[in-house]
Order: sequence, then structure tokens, then C-alpha cells
Amino acid sequence: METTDTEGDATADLPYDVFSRACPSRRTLEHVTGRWGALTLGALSEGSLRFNELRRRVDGVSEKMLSQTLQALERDGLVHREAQPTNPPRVDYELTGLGRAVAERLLSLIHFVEGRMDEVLSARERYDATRGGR
Amino acid sequence: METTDTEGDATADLPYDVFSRACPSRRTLEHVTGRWGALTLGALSEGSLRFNELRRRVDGVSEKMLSQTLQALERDGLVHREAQPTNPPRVDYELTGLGRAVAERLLSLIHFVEGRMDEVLSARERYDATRGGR
DNA sequence: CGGTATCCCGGCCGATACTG
DNA sequence: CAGTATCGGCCGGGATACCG
Repeated sequence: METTDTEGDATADLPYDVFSRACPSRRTLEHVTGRWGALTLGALSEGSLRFNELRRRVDGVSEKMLSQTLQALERDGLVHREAQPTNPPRVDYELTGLGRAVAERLLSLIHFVEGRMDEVLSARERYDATRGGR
Repeated sequence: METTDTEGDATADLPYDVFSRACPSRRTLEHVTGRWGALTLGALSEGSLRFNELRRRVDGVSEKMLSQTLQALERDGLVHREAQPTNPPRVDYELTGLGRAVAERLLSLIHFVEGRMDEVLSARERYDATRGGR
């Protein structure tokens, strides 16, 4: 019955444990949940988008960061890049199967947080009131 | 009664749209998905933990970052801090109801990424091989 | 044990300019 | 349109020292 001798260590026997500093899964998680990665995946979950469409959708992202973010996500196999050698050039980005599965779980989290922001905001007011101006 | 809207319009006209730069939900999402926030919530989902227990569980986190992370999460109403005025002092951290709901969705994402790391890793090899040494 | 205060460096990130 | 290159500021975050 007993699988491991660990106590309170739920993810101990996974090969890619994000809780350990050295594991590559931590880097990938950071790409996915990072400031721009999360929003980019969220935007692409609605369907294929071009570079500047993405840029407009993800409010506040710079060209450079969007470019870097897309490269990281493409490298991790979450986003597919399709370039057409036309003039003017046209490049479409879309989620891979793996990317869709990740984005689905990410959006579940994002929508939940959005839906509970009033609770978060009132919690903040209570915290700040207690601590004075900290 | 209470269910998640995993289905339907991803860009729903919610009052707190994370895609707009000015929305406070973006900050909260960053606390939740941030480098240390995500791992801290993940660790606490297993149950109540003390400060140094958390520090050991979240491999690589410094005292300062853990402290800051916990404060942000407490302020957002996701973590409850219980200090006992004993000597030596004992402080326990545990998720609130809201925190557990968030952590549940977060862990779904984390475990999924962990479980698919082999696909991510081979995608990376393919990408790097194509681009040479970029 | 459970933090806070200070110093300081690397790299995230925005702005700008340039290319195909 | 779809990027890349370069510069520079700012701040995330690690190391260390110190308090209750």
C-alpha cells in the first residue's frame, strides 16, 4: 500500500518535480505562467492570430517581449508558427495540441481569479486597514 | 451551484479583464502565477505549514522572497497567517477557501506540465536542431 | 524560530532604430 | 507587416546582518 516513505510530500515520485530547483519543468512553468506567457496563451486559445493582432490583444506588451515570449512557447512545443513567404509577410501563431491543453487549465485559473476579484479587493482593504499604511 | 466557466467565451466582458493593462486582476494573477507564488500555493495545498517548513519545501526560495510572497498572498486573501505568541514563536500558514480554489486550478496546470515534460523536452530538441545554434 | 533591513548585481523589459 | 539589434533603467531577488 505504501508507495513511498515520504511524509507530506505529494509530488515526490514524479520524474519532473517543479518544486526542486534543478528541474527543467520549473522553467517551462515559468514560461507558461509568466507575465506575458500566460496572456499570450490565453489570447491564442481563442484561435490563430497574427503578430500584431496578438500585440493589440495583449495590452501593454512590447514587440520585443512578445517576440521572445512566442519563441519560448514555440520552443517548448506549445505554439506553432506558420510563416507565409508572401509580400507583405504574413505569420500566424496558433496553439499546438499540447498548448491547447495547457491553455485550457491556465484559463480555468485566469477566469476564476477574474471572477473572484471583488473578494480579493475587499481582502486587500481589510489587510491594509489592519496594518495601517504598511 | 458554484462551477467554473471553463467553457464559452474566453474574452467575456467581465469587469476584471486580465488582458487590459490597467486591471487589478492582472496583478493578482501575477502574484498567483509568479515564480514563488505558484510554488508557495502548491506547497500549502498539501496542508498547513510553518515558515521554515515552507522554505525547505520550495527549493531555492530565499527568506526575503518567501516573506514577500506570503505577504502578497495574505493580502490578496488567499493565505491565512496564524501566529502564536509562544516562545519560540510559531507561525502557521494555510490556504483560505479562496486560496484552495485557486491552488486547485493551479495544481491542475502544474501537474499537467510536469506530466508532459518529455514532450516539451523533445520539442525543444527539435527546435534547437532546426535553428542550429541560434 | 520567524521574520525585517540593507546592499547590490543580473536580467527583465521598454524605447528606439533598423532590416527584409 | 514581422520581426532583430542595441542601449539603458529599473527592480526582482539573492546574500548578509540584525531584531523579537
